[in-house]
Amino acid sequence: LLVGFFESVPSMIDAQLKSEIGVNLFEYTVLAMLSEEAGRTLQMTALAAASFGSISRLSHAVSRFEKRGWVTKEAGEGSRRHNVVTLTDEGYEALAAAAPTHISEVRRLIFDPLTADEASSLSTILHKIIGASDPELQDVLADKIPDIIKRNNPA
Amino acid sequence: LLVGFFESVPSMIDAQLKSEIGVNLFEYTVLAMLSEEAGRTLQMTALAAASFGSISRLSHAVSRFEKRGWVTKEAGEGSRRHNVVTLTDEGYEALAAAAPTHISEVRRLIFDPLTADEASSLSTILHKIIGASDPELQDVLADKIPDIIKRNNPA
DNA sequence: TAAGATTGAATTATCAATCTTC
DNA sequence: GAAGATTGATAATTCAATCTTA
Repeated sequence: LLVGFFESVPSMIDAQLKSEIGVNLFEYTVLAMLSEEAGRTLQMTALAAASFGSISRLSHAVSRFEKRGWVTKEAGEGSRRHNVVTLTDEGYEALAAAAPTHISEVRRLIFDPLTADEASSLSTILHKIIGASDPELQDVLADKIPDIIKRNNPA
Repeated sequence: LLVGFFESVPSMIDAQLKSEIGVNLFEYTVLAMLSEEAGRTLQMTALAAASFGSISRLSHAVSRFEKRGWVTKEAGEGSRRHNVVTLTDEGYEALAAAAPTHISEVRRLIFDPLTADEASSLSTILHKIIGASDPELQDVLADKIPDIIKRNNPA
């Protein structure tokens, strides 16, 4: 049952995003996290953490996005080893075009079958699980999490 | 947050299984579903549904397992187009060796951070979500689901 | 023709090694 | 040396095309 939630539901979300703008859920999340930052810019490590992926995975994904013209990559201010990624206007538009369908798909697959109480309970539960599995991440994302819950949760 | 649950938690489970017996969660599930059948045998389509994966994904995975000697594949009784997969003793032993660590890892990552009420609520919620996303699957798995819940849920 | 299943090519992910900068 | 990040090789997944049998 857990397996179903880990394998089946994400693959349906992946398929929807792929047909919409040709990205999977991880790549969509990368774009979404960038779009919420001031200047649409984030350091590689911070972006990897925000997207719940490894740095290597992110690095490959960013390379692909660069080829599409959806992001740019530069040396960060002050220190040349902290590379920062910036979402371009094209990248933002691609994200904006896909977002409504994606959000309604997530709602349909995950939240529609639940009562309001269950939806709110699910948010609490996932919050606890993620927080426990990576306490540092929880601190880093402390500001973002309420927004993410609100965005994904109709309750 | 949902993203974290879809990307981060499964990847930790994958990593644990990979270091233990060199399989990912999908492959582990395939072995586990076979092990629960009478005769340790299941048809390809049924096995794919039980493991929440595509038939193509399963077919590739089964080929890899055949090379390791963990499963065998034969034409089904009566109809030559319904191939059936059988778990070998070696495959069963590999699964049995990895199961305790895997189960405790799942418990640690997912259920330990929760109260008993939350754990039981999570089972109910996931059941609803999976059932809604694939009603046919729900019927097929109706017998298995209570066992799966019991096995993964300390509550 | 359609259901059940396989295959090969292209894409993506993972792992280990490397590179650069502090 | 260690943090931040990239690269290339290996492995797995997806997608589309194909094959076989009812």
